[in-house]
Amino acid sequence: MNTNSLIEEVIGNSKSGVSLSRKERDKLLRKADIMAAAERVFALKGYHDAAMRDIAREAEYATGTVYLYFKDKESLYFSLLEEKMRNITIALKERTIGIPDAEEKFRIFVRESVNFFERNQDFFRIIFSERSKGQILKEGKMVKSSAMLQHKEFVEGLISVAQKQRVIRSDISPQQMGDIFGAIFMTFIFDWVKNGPKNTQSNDMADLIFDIFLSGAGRKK
Amino acid sequence: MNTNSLIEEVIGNSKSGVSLSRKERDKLLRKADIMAAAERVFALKGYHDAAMRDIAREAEYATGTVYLYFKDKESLYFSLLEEKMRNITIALKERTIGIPDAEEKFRIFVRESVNFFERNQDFFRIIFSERSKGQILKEGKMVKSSAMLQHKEFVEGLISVAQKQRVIRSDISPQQMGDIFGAIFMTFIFDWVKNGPKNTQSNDMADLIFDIFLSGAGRKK
Amino acid sequence: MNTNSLIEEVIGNSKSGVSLSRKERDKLLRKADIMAAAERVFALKGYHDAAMRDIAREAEYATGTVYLYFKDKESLYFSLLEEKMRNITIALKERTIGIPDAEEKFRIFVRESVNFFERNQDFFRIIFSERSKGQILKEGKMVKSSAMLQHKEFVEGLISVAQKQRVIRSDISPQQMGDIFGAIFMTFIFDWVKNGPKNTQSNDMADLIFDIFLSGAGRKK
Amino acid sequence: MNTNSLIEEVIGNSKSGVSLSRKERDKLLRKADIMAAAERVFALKGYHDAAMRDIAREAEYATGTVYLYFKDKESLYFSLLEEKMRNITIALKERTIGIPDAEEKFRIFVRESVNFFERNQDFFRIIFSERSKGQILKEGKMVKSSAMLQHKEFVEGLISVAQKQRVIRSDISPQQMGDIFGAIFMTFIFDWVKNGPKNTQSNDMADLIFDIFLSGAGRKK
DNA sequence: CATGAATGAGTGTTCATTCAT
DNA sequence: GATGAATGAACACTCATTCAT
Repeated sequence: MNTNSLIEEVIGNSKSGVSLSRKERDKLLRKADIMAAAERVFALKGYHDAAMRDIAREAEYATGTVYLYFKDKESLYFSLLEEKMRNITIALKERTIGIPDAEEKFRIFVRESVNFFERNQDFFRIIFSERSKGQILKEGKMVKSSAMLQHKEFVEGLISVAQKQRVIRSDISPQQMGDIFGAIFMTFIFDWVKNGPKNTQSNDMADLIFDIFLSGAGRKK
Repeated sequence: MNTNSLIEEVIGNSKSGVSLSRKERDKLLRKADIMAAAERVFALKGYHDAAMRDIAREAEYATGTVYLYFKDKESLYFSLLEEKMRNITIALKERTIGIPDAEEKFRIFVRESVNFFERNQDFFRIIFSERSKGQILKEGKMVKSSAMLQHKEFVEGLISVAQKQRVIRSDISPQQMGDIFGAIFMTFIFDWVKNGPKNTQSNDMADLIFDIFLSGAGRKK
Repeated sequence: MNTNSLIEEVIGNSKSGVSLSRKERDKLLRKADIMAAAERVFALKGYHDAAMRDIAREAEYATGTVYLYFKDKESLYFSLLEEKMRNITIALKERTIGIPDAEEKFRIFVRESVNFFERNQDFFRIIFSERSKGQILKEGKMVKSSAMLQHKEFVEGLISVAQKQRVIRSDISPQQMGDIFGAIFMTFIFDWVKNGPKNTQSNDMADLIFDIFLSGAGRKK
Repeated sequence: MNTNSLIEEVIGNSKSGVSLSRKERDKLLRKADIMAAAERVFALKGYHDAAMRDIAREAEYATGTVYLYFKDKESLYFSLLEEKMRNITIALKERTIGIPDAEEKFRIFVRESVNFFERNQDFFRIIFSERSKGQILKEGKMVKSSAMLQHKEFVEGLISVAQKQRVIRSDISPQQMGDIFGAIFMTFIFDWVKNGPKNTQSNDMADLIFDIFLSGAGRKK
């Protein structure tokens, strides 16, 4: 299940049995519109050079309208990151739940991650172009993104289990291991975003990332 | 040899036998002053929040003076990156030249890289805080940094040789291998910049980076 | 009789024998609601900082609804002043009618004025906080308030009679005399609004105002 | 001595023996230019409707230039009031110093006040059109104008002495007496600003204000 | 050459007003 | 009639860049 969670709420979530009034539904849809526009504009120009006016225009709304849905620019940006990260984490959890073998679980995790990124290039352009590393923006207002943190925790959990199962070396903390994996992963994604997909399948790329992460660049003897 | 290459030019480069007029020397010195100031200010505030006035003041010049040496803000920023990358590459080449064994050569390369970063934290704060990835800034003006390219080529050369000597696997291009190494390397540096040095020696950190890169995160069997 | 004259109209004015349709009655009631809300909000924030949305919300209507009853913000503000001034003048006339002695009449007038202000602090907070001096707002649209004028005329009438009865000096026009009285009066009211009531009765304050106006600040010999 | 104190500083103050550098002189002159322009624009439009652009244009500067001399709109406005009030108070003190008889002193004070206002109509239009009563603007930043306070103290001092010399009645505090005088005074000034000067001399008007204040509106018996 | 005052385009944000529902 | 989402003009303020001195 990978659909945008806002949209999902809008369509009506059968699990919760809750259905929103037309008004609330419209409001969420409009919010989603604006976030989608913001995603494109931020991806193209970066946070600083993206003017609220640009975003509004891209969303085909007037400037002021954006402020009906987001307190300010920062909050729009932040919501965007939150929303996307939440979706990623939820999707990844769903796909990896119930797999007992740590190595297999991790392999699936990598595949699904690649999968997700395949469909969210703009978002990753944003991630690449800003300083954001789970925390963003002006000193004072800097807030840890809870979705970012949850994603981090999820990955570190996977690694931790893999360490216990002796799949991953234990001389490095799960946190740092997570960062290393993220860095390798991003390298491939970045290459892919820039140069277009190689002629490999996305699963092949995932498996390569997995292999590099686990076995390193050294020649196997 | 780690001295600033601008300064070096100023003092007079015995190899080239060229010596500069006083005027030219002064000009280069002033340029270096400004770049040093810019490095500090960019590191502290990031590209967008660093005002040209701040930089000028930090350099103890008037605002306009900066524009005598750099066309605009972007060009100052770019020159800074260039300059630093040039220094890194030169230093690394000097330290690794003449080592025949690819593995040993690469190990030294990693150690010296860590070394360099230890002494140039400000520069890496800049690298981390901006979108820069060997290419920077506004669409139209985006220029490949030649120093960045040279550094890239140097690293890829090292890798290429290592691949030929069967130290590094060959199923991935030197380019991508270089990126992967860079990503792992940066992960450690980033951690170090943010959380301060661990109680390990910088050579130990270098060796760990080297090990992770070559052998991966997987538990050695 | 101090009731709001709008309400009065609504309830039906027995004198005129006219009774309004339900619709008209409702309309006037709603208008009165909004004006009451506006009075509170303007008093609290001042003209410029009071947003139409604030007023609408205070009145428990939607923003747009306010515009069904008032052309624009200015007109709402203006109507408010008009309405209040009309009430004041009507009340004062009722209280002073039929008193032949000019001095006595004026004394009652002052007492009733103080009385009125005691019950309409919000209104006077508005008067004090804005430029309004019987004329308000943007150049082009500046309109003489007819209620303001009527109040003025009423006061000037009182003064004129007092001048004829040789209670008030005649070397100054009733108009300017009225302004002087108003200024002294407002000084006391302003003090009262800002610092809270002194421990004097409102009639005592009225008598002091009256005394100062008539006899001046000079020590009586 | 009634010249603008900024200008005065610029010309060089013989008393202090201090002379400013050309730069400092220019800076003060420009500041004075902007304040003069602001005075005109504020007088015409009031604080809220006067845009910084308008003021800049009136001063024949670019928008940003104004911000070189004043931190923000509020500060420009405030400086203006301060400056003017300081000048008034200084001038009045100079003119009334050394007069022992309280009544005579007060009479001179009134005359000089009228005099000053004759030459500063714009300033008084500002005073009339804004809420300012010695304190201005947004809650948080509201600052007591020290010049306003000094003027107040000066007037209250005059009154206090007059009370001791039994020229002014003592049943009302000097503070409130000062307000009453101010109100009467302003009434005449306001009339004069609006309707133009009567055919009386300004000294005659001053004497009338003085008389009304001391003897009241009542007919002398 | 060096200066730093001046510029003015550009930004985020607000809010009176409109109008489709 | 009532609504409140949408509008977009307008504002205060910043800052890279220029240029007269």
